[in-house]
Formats: sequence, C-alpha cells, structure tokens
Amino acid sequence: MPYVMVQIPKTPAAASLTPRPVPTSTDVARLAGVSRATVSYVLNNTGAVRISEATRRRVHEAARELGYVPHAAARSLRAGHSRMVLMPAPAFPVGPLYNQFLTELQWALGRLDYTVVQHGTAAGPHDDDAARAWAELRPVAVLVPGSGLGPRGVELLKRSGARAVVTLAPEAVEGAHALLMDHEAVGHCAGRHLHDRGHRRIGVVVPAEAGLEVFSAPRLRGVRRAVADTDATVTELPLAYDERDAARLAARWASLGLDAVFAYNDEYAMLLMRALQDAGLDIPGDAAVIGADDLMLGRLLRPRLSTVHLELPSGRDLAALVDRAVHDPGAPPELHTVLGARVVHRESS
Amino acid sequence: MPYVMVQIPKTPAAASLTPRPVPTSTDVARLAGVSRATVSYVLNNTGAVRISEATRRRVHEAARELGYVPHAAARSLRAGHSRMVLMPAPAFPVGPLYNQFLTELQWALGRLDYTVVQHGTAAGPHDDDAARAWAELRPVAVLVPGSGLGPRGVELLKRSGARAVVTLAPEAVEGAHALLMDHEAVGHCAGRHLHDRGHRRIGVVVPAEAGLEVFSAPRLRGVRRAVADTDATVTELPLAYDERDAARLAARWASLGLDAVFAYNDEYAMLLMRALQDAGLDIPGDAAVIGADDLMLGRLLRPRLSTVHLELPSGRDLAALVDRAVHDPGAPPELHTVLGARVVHRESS
DNA sequence: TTGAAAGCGATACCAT
DNA sequence: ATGGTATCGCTTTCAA
Repeated sequence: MPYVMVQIPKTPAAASLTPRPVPTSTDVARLAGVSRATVSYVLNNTGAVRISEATRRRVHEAARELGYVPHAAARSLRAGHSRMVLMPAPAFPVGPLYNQFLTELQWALGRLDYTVVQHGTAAGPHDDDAARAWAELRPVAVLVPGSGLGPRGVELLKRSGARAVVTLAPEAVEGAHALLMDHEAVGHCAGRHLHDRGHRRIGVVVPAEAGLEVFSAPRLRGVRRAVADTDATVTELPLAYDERDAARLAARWASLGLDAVFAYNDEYAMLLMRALQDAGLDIPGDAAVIGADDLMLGRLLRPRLSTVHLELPSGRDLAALVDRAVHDPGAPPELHTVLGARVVHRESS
Repeated sequence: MPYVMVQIPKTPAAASLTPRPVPTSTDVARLAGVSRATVSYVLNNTGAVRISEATRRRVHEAARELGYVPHAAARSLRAGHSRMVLMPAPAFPVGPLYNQFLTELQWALGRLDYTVVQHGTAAGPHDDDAARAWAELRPVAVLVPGSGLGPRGVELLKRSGARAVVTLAPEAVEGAHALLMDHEAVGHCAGRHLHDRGHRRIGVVVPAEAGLEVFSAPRLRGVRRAVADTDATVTELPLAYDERDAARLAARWASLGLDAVFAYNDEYAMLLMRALQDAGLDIPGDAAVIGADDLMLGRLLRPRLSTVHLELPSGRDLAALVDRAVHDPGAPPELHTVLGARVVHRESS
C-alpha cells in the first residue's frame, strides 16, 4: 500500500496473547448464578414466564459485564427461521437513482424488523452457484436486482426455505414475484417524443460498458417499436463513457445523417451533447438530444436536457410486498410494472 | 402500489399447501443409504478420509436430487467461526467514486474466499446498538465506513469474535485498524490552490444535506488551515442540493464580497457554477470555482471545472489488509492515510 | 419462580 | 471405508 503508515505506539502486547473466548449465555448464567434457561427468559423478555425482579437485574448485570451478545446463527438454527432479507449486489453499475431506492428500501425493511443483508456474490446469467451461495444463509426472502436468476435458482431458494423471492428486472422469472422494470417503455417514450417532434433519423446510444446491456437492449427495442410502421430509421450508436470516444462519435456525426439521439441516460447524454457542441453542432437544431433518469445534472446544462423521468417503486411499497409474501408464501406470484416513464421536455429536443 | 398488477394464471394451488421441509444432510444420508458423517465427508471433500467412488456418487446423486444446500448457520456454529466480512451500509449518500471502490473491494474479498455482507443497519454516532446488531452475526471482520463507531463498539465487536475491525473515516478509533480518509487535506489542497492564484476572500460550500458533515467539516477546516496566517478570509456557505437554493446563494453573491469558492465537490460545484453564471457572473473572473472528486462531469462543463482529485485505496489493497489482520489479530492496529489529494487545475479557477 | 434436558444442522473425533 | 456420537449456542417444553 503506497501510503504513509504508522504503528500505534502504545500496545498492550500481552493483552491478546490468549484471546478470551466469546462469552456465551452459559457464562452469563454462571456469573449471575442462574440457569441458561433463566438467562434466555430474561434477555428475551419472554412474556409467558415470570422472573423475579432481583434475578432479572442480576442477569442483565452479568450480561453487561461480560459484554454478552447473542449468537444469531445459534438462535436462528434453533428457531428454524430468521428475518434476514438477502439482496445480492447488483451486477451493473448503479446510478444515484437506484442507490436512493436501495437506501429507502433498507430503511423500510428495517422498520418491519427485517435484517437487510447485501451479499457480495452477484448472479451470473442463470447461475445456480450464486443462488446456492445465497441459499446457504437461509434468508426468509431474497430480492434479486437484474436478471441472472433462472427458474431453477428460484426453486433452489424456495426449497431452502426462502418464503419470498422477488426479482427486479425487465422480465419475470417463473415462480418469483416480479417488479418489472419496463425499460422498453423508456425507449418507447423517448422514441415517440422524438418522432412527434418531427425527427426521422434517430440514433440510440448503446453504452460500451459491460453489464449495461440489461437496460440498454430493451431501451433500444423500445425506440424501434415506437417508430415501427413509420418512415423513421433507428441507428445504434455504441459509446464508451469517456471524452475521446464521444469526440470520435461527434466527428462522424455528419456522415451518419442523424437528426436526433436518445442517449441512453442523462450522463451519456451530457457527454455526447458536449462533444456535439464542441464539434460545432447546434442542439437541438442540428441534433435533438434526450436522456433518461431525470438527474439534477440535466437541468443545469445549456440547453437544458430533455429526459425520460423514471418512477421507481417506493422502498415502502416494496418492503410491504416482501412482508406480504413472507406471511403468505403460498400466494401466487405478483407481477408489478414499476417503471413509470414519462418525458420531461426541456430545451435539447 | 399504484401500478398495473397481474396474477399469474396457472398456479398449482395444492403444491405449497404443506411446504416440504428444507432437506438436511440427514435426508441426503437416508436417501443415499449412508450416515450423515459420510455425507459430510463426501460433500466437503475431506482429504483425511477416503470414501469409495461408488459411495461418493450415491451421495452426490442424492444431494442433487433433493436440492440439498448446507446450512451456513449450522456450519459456522459447529466450526466456531465464519468467513463473513461485514460492512454496515454507509450512513451518508455515496457518490460514484465510493461506489466503485466498494464494488472493487467486494470482488477482491471474494477472491480471498470471504463472503461480503452489507448490513442494512448503519451506525448512529457512537451507537453501541448498531455494533451489537453486527456482532450477533459473528463476522470474522468488520469494515465500518464513516464515523459512528466508538472504542466501546470496537471492543464489543472484538469480544464477539471479530478478528479485525477496520474503520474508513477521517479519524482513527482506538483499537481498530484505520484507513484515514484525510478530508482536511482535500480542503487544504483547494484552499492553498485558491490562495496561490491570488484569491483572498474564499467561500466554502457546506452541504445542507444530513450525513455529509463527516466530510464537509474537515474539508472546511482544511481550507481554514491553508490560509491561516495570511490575510485571506474563509466564509462558510450552506447550500442545499437544489436549483432554488443555489439561485438564492448566487443572488446574494455580490453582497458576500467573495472572489473564490471551494464547492465541497464537483456536483455542488456544477450546481453553484451554473447558478452564478445564470446570475451574470463570469467564471473564474468574478468568482473562481473549484470542486472535488474529479468526476467526468467536471471536464464537460464550460469553463472546465477545476477539482481536487481523490485517490481512494484500491479494493485489492484493503482486502489484503483485512486478510492480514484476520490472520494476525494480535498485531497492533495499522493506520493508513488513504486519500491522495491533488489539485487538477482546469479553467474555472 | 427456576432448572434439566431435548433438539436445531453440520462436523470431526474415535471406533469399527 | 464407514458409522456412532459429542459438540457448537440457544430456545422452549416439561417438571419441580
């Protein structure tokens, strides 16, 4: 590590030679002079059993003194279930929109007394190994962002005790609840908007970055669908998220003969718009530009960036869905369409 | 939920009336006609014990047929340890920089065979409850972003078996390894840059958004320190991340009598710069602006945004630190300074 | 009001 | 080469 490094001077070297074993409820019981059962009763406030105030105090005291913390694994092993909601880390780079959604969701599930846990192992395409890794933790519910989980994975999770499996992706998976993020609708919106405003030769930015095809492909399809049966054409425009590639694209803009572009999202839109302007093109005169995600960013550009505003489900609603599903695992999968897409027309289109 | 909803038509209603219990190693043993011990040997490829090829096949077969997945809780209970690295969700809104760092880190730890788990419960300021919640999971290591964990929390985690506690914050915590993100250095950089270029009345944006004080306070201090013993003044400028507030600030700009501003980061810088431009001010003539984080965004603005480039530790390095610490829990805490900060001078300052 | 003991699922030692 | 069994930490039923 190429950084300054300092050893803390004062270090009681002897302290950790024999690291004390982690205190268990047995230790607490011994110190308090009661049985393990009593410890459990006191610390869990078991209603059905009455324990004298004096004993309670002694137990709490002992627990505090030892720094006792119950062992979640042992507990859920005994209980036969946990309240862990597992969420694999998304396989795609997440934007601010999605991030806020995640935060909200975690908070909402926390309020419902679930423990939210993001598992570092993402799902490859139809990857049963990933599903198995998640299943080992015996979560009560699994929330999978993006594709990558197949029907077999869902079955595996359910057979491992997951009472609810929810996917958050463009397409539903057999057996799982689905929050359908209809990215085709996003493209469709944008495409129709551009067509309505008289544009006929439409470019669609497709990010070169890996992991984004999940979103970019349906968005492209959406544009195609929007102008099908018209005289408009749709041209795919691969673009990496860096200035050089944007400049290159801008340089050959004239030769492409396009009059409008749906730039995948606001960030790519900004990148491309800047490159086009630097190449001397007028926005929207020479080329209309529209992004997506409705980031603050777009409002600050000149001309102000038109965009497709996306409405993600609220964390509270999704948390409620999970809770419902956990309570009634037998219920048939719910399929929700959760991407409200609408054009916010500003000045760039 | 205000969205289209569809019930999947085909639902074998009877299938889940009595949800089959989750298969255990006992079930596998029974089906394969062997003992649980043998099952364990086979599935874990135990080297010390030799099992006939025929038996192995039968066991694997049975496991596959039942969809058997080992129970992580039971396993780690028996083993007395796990390879879970726990990371509380950061309490502050994370930017793209930090996000990429996290992704890289997860990947690197995964390569070292750790299971990375993000716990939804963030730490309040010196909140022992949060620490307790994490300790219940008996992680082998805990990685805490931001402040919020006190020495007591560290002690609690260690007494619960955590072999490494690493904080990622501006200040070290007694007993824990620390990756010191020296945000004061960021402010110092920016402050000195502005001063060197002849600016004397310096404003410093302090985001109004909650959770950001952890970063904004030391950055402000850094600027103050940079111009201490000079004739320059430093003015604190509270700013919410929205256009209205930025416009308000821009409107009273003249009355503030400032000639330069360190805008906390590139996003706030863009917001403010736009507002100032809209108010008719020339950048950098009437007001020099510098941001931080060196986002792509800044290069696309006109004038191009000067910024403080931050060098975060590589995920691989941090993963290595964690691994080292896990192997030698007795070692004294390492203190690393991990924010390489340097000014990238462009056109806005 | 409290304690003894069974059992959750997986593993590893010690027999056979 | 395989099986019996004690054990990890905790909860809960049943007895006292």
